[in-house]
Amino acid sequence: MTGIDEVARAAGVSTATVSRALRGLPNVSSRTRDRVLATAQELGYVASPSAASLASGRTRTIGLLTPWVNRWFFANVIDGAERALRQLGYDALLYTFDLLDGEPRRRVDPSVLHRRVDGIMVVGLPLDDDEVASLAGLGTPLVFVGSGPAGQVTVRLDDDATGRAATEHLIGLGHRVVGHVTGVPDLVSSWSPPVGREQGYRGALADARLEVGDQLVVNGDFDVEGGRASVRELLRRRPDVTAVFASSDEMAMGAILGARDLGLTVPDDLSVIGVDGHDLGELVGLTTIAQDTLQQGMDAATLLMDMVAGGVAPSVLTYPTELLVRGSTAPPGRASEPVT
Amino acid sequence: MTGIDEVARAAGVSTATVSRALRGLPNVSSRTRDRVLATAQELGYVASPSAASLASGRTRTIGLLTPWVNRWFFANVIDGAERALRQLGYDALLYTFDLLDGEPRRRVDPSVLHRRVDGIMVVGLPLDDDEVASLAGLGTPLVFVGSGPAGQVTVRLDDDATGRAATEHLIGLGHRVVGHVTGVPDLVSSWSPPVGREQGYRGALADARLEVGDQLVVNGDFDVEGGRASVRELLRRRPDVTAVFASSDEMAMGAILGARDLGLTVPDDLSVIGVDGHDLGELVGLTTIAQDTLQQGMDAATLLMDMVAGGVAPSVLTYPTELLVRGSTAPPGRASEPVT
DNA sequence: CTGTTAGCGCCTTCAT
DNA sequence: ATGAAGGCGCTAACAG
Repeated sequence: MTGIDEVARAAGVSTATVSRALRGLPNVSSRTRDRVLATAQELGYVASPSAASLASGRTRTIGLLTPWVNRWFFANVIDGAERALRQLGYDALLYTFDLLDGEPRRRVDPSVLHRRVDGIMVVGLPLDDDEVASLAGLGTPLVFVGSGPAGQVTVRLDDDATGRAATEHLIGLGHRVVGHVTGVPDLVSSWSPPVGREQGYRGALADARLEVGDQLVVNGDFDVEGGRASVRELLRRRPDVTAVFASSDEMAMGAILGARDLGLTVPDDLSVIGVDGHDLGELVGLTTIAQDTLQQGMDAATLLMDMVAGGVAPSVLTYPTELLVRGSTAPPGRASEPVT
Repeated sequence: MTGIDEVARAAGVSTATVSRALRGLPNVSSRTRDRVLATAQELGYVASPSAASLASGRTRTIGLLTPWVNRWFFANVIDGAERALRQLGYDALLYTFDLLDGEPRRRVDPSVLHRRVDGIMVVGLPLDDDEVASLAGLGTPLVFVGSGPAGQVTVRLDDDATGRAATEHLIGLGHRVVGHVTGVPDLVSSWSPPVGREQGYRGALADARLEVGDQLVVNGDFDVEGGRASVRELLRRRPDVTAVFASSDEMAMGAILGARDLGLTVPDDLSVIGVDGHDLGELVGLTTIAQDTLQQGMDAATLLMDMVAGGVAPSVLTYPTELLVRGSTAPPGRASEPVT
């Protein structure tokens, strides 16, 4: 393999000059630079990343920590992030931490990131205080997407407002008994999106002087099957529920399937609203609170690279959402008509 | 930062021994190993990946090349791959190559992988011969998922059989004019999955002595919107089409949306079948040819790591598929009844 | 603007 | 089973 010294010899300069020329640093005459670039090209020289990292202490790599890549929100944020990173020549290292209901997930071990990345992006992964502290202790710039602990740079929605908006939409339609399908109940972290959305849900109900209770809240594991099962459970507990607010579109679509399983019609028998703006939501006319996940990924990555370069990032970047009314929500129908 | 020499000093051994002990190599007495492990732990020592890579020439990192991470097939394969990799302590570096209709995609530049990864996994990315050659020229083990060029290790479906099965299902139901929604038309590569599936489609039609023609084939860009638009185009060209085979479930679901846009009912006016087994297919009762993408990702990663370790991989691993009949396909209905 | 010279932190022969 | 020592290939001061 051609090394920097061969290029140096061929171009008749020192390795230092080759290094400078190739990285576009100043203090190289343009004639020299051109010659170096040409010979490097000719020899097919490509610098060894390990050697460069070892010598410089920088890796031009960002660590992406996320529970899953095959869920809509996560896949889109990661896609956006990867694009922004690529644009500035950064690589993305992927680390998933399967979040399963019941058993505790694999904990984040900061040592694997140690000296391996210049920055860390945590996407939708609720971490406990120790994990956050250990990541922060790495001394590496850190950005959270989806939600993050207080004091950390975070790109997110206003989850409380999102939960409120969704719930108020249902209340406005006339619903009085509104159920909620939340995401994975994370016992260690108090700042995951579903937590904020549930707060908003409860707040909206309380403001409207409607019933709020644990009985009306079920876990949907943040996926389709979970949402499906949750509606069954919800209606078992409370057959008088006429509307459901799900914390993600995937769960909302699952809820629609679950309603169908029970022979219920959406929205006549049950209104369903989700959060995300999933591409397939229109398939079932899903009413939702839409967000721009791709943009969040790109912005978070850009922020992170700024921080790596020594910039100071705003601590919280809150994204707008938009209520997208389609056909899955409507005023309570015949099924809930008071028996006269 | 603690280096290997500090651990060596603290444990009273040489750095060579520390290195051996920490990596579980033989020729270290268990007493010494324990002591080294303990002191390393105590000092919070973690080896520098760049230094290790530079010295050893191995990175314990795999490059994942894919067009997108936010499409069902790709996200699932990547999720599976990442799990398998992590299990053996490998990291996954993500590289996306946005495949857009019309403009040529960014070409794969092997130099960015140079000395950066121990293995390369190409997921659903059709490459031209030069790209394949340059990747292979890296001397790094290479695995293709979804489809790959002849002579390369590939994990895939039998696309021809898949296209055939889907088309025969429609023919068996009595359809005589069957349209096809294919994926991105890649002009440079002859071996992408949609190509094989289209062949199977044409073969099945030919065998049944039914019309086969370019007029019946439209491109759906492999996404929901593309599928949606394609059905409009297809029916504009041929209003007598009664069934559509789409090369992916996302396009098939788009096709269902497109049919609805035109006021058509599925399956009464138009039967639709896809390929994948998408989680949300049930939402619209999508009939499909299902495949296990997660497993393909895991197996491909495992294969690749075997190859990195010097093993020899079987050249093609063909996965089974399963016809999943739901409600989106049915015998041709009233709309196509011959006018009497 | 360019060259010299130390490292960066670990792995890996080769001895012992 | 362990140690000594020479790289791995590049970057970054420091001179000049």
